[in-house]
Amino acid sequence: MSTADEPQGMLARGLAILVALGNHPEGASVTEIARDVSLPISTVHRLLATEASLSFVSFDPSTKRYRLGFKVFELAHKVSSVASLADAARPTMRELSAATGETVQLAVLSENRTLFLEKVGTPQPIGIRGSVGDSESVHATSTGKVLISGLPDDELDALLTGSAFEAHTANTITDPTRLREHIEQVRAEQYAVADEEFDEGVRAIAVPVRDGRGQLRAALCVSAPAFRTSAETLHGWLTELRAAAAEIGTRLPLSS
Amino acid sequence: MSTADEPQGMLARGLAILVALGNHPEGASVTEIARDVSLPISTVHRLLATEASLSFVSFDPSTKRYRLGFKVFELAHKVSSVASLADAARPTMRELSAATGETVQLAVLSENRTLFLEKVGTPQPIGIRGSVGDSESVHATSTGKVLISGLPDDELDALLTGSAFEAHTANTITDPTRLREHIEQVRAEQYAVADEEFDEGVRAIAVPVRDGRGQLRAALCVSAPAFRTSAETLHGWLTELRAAAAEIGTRLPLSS
DNA sequence: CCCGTTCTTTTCACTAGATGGAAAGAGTAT
DNA sequence: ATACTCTTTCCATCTAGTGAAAAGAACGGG
Repeated sequence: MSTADEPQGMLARGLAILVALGNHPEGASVTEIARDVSLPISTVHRLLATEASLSFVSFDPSTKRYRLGFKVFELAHKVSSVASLADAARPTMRELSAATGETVQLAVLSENRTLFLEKVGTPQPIGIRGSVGDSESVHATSTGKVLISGLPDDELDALLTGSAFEAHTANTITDPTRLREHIEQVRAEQYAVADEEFDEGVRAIAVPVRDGRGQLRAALCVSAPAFRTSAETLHGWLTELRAAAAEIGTRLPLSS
Repeated sequence: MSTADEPQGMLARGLAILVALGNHPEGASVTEIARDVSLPISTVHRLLATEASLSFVSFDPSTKRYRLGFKVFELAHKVSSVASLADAARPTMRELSAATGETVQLAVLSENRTLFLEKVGTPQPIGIRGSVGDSESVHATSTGKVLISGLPDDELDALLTGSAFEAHTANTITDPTRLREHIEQVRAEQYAVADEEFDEGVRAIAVPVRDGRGQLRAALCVSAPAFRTSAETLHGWLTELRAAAAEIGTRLPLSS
């Protein structure tokens, strides 16, 4: 929201429409989307027609509403960086979830947010919200803190300086200076805890996943309702969590 | 590949580039993509830059290669038609897979192909290839046959007339007339079998998944290596398969 | 049944901005 | 050092995208 060098062409507009459609699970009309993306209706109409003809959006003639199309879904499973990570992690995540009885998630950094690539839920009646494909802010989540702790100093500084840190709960760390100290601690200890900092009533602990080269590739976390999860419980999972992360790491293809 | 009314604008070209990138899991250079989409390099370069700035593609400066970006992944999980189906189906599919010991898949029709939305694998050492997001031809797969059997007659005719049916194995039905008869049978019996018609050594059986209104929403199949799966075994799963499909159907939100 | 309202879809003259050949820059191999 | 290949930038040309406005479609209240 700071660098104002957004492209403006038809492609950028078309992609913006796709993103806007992402926020309308029930579909949206031309007019609604035009509002969302601040463009003339006729322009949006034409762009949607193009996208529909390529199956990037689907159009329901009876309701005159547009939704994201199958092509997007199809392409997503070819995002190789995600696929290889999630594939490598899935079995281990299942084991870890079984061992802890709680939700295990895998996340990477995307546009300064922690993006969840994979989730293994708990059979318990009360679980953790959020699903694969969601992203949450870095400063209030265990995975987010682990992920930014792996950034080079200049990028971390830029992030800490450039953003405002919204308070999601009373526990959220919003002061850049305190956050900086916190991240240094994460760097030193190689794990991060979020103690009801994003969602009231949820605690989580995360560790880095590193490939054979030691490169930080993702963060792995266990999240659980606070009422059944003390700080001790959380730290008790650390060994298993680290073992799981290591196992995933060894299975990772070394890219580039 | 018959109607030649493909759009040509910058948006269509940009989307074509995304699709092309989907076929390059290891990433591709500007030049390679330009070749793939038959466009001038400078044009492709500019479009890629736009897409990169919006995270639809990622660019590795060291290798100068482009890949599909996180945004595509993020959006995909908001393709509501897919998400609701897959969510509704997942638990039942797990049970069915456990009961049969084989791979269970859920598919819908997309651009005259059978697109797999969800897959629950087998713990057995020899499994079924193909993954979520892949699509296969309709005439040689059990799910494909079920899905096109639900088309209105005119659309089915158009499909049968308009396409050439490639022989994937010796068993593939390639003659439109025979395929038509076959589909009539599927309509009558409400299930379809693929007997090593797509992959040598793989047999599968599929049934329709219908929502509360009786609308065909997907196809559910069990696939297994032929060496451990006789025709009888396959048909033996039919009852469980139908029960599973019915269960999924009741759980489906009635869209539109 | 008609008219007002609100949405979608199409049209078209204008010109913003996309185009793509060419040249410069950056690597890499010979 | 030279040649080759690929990436990146440039810019004069003119295509093709733009968006206000009009036409069409659908709905509902009086």
